[in-house]
Parts: sequence; structure tokens; C-alpha cells
Amino acid sequence: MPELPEVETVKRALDARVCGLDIVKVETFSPAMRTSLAPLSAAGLEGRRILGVRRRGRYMVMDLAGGKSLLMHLGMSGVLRVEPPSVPRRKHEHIFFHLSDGSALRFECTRRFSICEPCDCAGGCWPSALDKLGVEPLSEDFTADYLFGASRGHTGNIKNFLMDNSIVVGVGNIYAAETLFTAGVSPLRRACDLTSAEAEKLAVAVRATLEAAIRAGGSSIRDYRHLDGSEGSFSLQLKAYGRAGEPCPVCGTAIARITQSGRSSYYCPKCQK
DNA sequence: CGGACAACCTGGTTGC
DNA sequence: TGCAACCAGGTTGTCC
Repeated sequence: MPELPEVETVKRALDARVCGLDIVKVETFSPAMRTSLAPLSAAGLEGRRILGVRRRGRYMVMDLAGGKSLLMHLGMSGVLRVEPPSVPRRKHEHIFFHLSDGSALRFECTRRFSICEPCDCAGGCWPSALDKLGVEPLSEDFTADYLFGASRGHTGNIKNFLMDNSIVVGVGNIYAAETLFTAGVSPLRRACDLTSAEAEKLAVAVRATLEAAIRAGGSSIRDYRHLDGSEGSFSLQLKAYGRAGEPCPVCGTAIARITQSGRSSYYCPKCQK
């Protein structure tokens, strides 16, 4: 569900809200998201203080006192909320972390694609499962040169290339569409055919789009919600994604919808070359 | 190896 | 109203 701006928004809010609190009790309600929840209670999370939350790609790691951490991924439909445990449990809320201020961190996941499992990655390192992730698009390592170099030899289309997490993390279906629109590049182009000037435009567009989306608190298309249940507003600024048939905001041509690798792509056939 | 695609799971929307 | 088909923001494994 969430791409980088949504996860970053959740991460920031979570870090600000639960840092310094203790996990008093862990309550699990239904067996398994993608990984079993059974180890959660056995992992000795209860009684540990929350030290902080960090993000790598779409993964979040919540560090706890004593060298334990919790690896979390929201999948397609994961929602984290901090609210009183007395609020009636929703149908797909799988875990309650009861916190020392009386609130609960509640993990909801309708489609069960999420991950929430203990890991040993204290001291700022990351679980080995994240080893193959590419560069962070908001880091100084993500440059036009990097993007151009990485695209050489990739004969697949540029849209799938942007969504390849071993190249650059956090760009999913929504922001791939928005980025390509902003850069004026057709999603049908082969990655290896990009010029260095186009790679430059794309790198700038990726950074600008993600930063603008973070400022707006992410895009709430379907399930995505903030920690308090409110919605992100960037969906109002989407120029191409989900707008098939609507006029392009630049030239008025109808936005087209096509399928690439089984997923919908939206673009302006006139502006995007 | 790169790239296309199915599978994982549930629910909402669309269309007959 | 009923029901089937299709769609959905991610990741992983399989096949060619």
C-alpha cells in the first residue's frame, strides 16, 4: 500500500509518539500476517522501552532497549494507529502493543501482506533481509549519474525500472507514474534508451515528488491513514495516477491507462515522450 | 541474469 | 438483488 512518503510519514509520527514509552503487553488476535505472529509474545518484547523508529525503503525498524528490534512493513494495506485499547478492535487489527502511557500501538492489515517480526539489528544496522535494497531516493547517493548508470543494460521499461527496489527504494506504482509525468518521460520507454538529460530530469522529479508527498503527509488512496486515523492530502495533487480519461493538467489530452507487468500505468500520451 | 508474471489475501467496485 | 469479474499502493518465487 504505502510507498516511501507514506512510510516516512508513519515513521516520523511513530517516532515522535511512542519513543520513550515501554511496551507493557503484546496482544495478538489472529494467526499470521505474512509471517507468523507467534514469536512476538515469545520474543520478550514486553517490558522493553522503545528507543526510536528508523526507515529503510518501505521497511521500518523499531529499536527497543536491550538490543531487540521490531521489523515492520505495511505491505499493501497495513495501518498503524496509536489509540486507546478500549476502542473496539477492527476486523483486521492483528496486534496490540499496549504502551506504558495507557495507549496502544495497533497494527491493522486487511490483506495480510504486512510484516511485523522481531529482529536483532541494534546499533543502527539493518536486518540482512534488507541487504539487497538499492539507494535511498532522498539521500545524496541518489544522483542523475547513478540513475543513468544503473539504467544501462536494462532493457525493460523505465516504469518497472523505477519500481525496482534493488535500484532505488520506495518508488511504487503511484509515484512512478507521477515521477514519469513530471519528467515528461513515457512509461513505455526502455530504461537503457534514456538519455543522460532524461535521467537528470527523472532524478530531480523523483526527489521533488517524494519530498512534496512527504510534506503533504502522503497519499491516501485507499487504506493508508496517519497514526491518528487522518488522511494524507497528496492524492489531491496527483497529476496522472488514477486519472484515466481526465485531461492532462498541462496539455488537456486525456490521460491514458495501460497495463505494464500486470499493474496499471497512467500517463499523458502527448507530454510524455 | 534480466524480465515477465503468478501468487500471497481480502474487500470494494463494476457490470451483466 | 445476485453474482462473477476485475481491481487495488508490495514482495517473492518461478519460469523462460
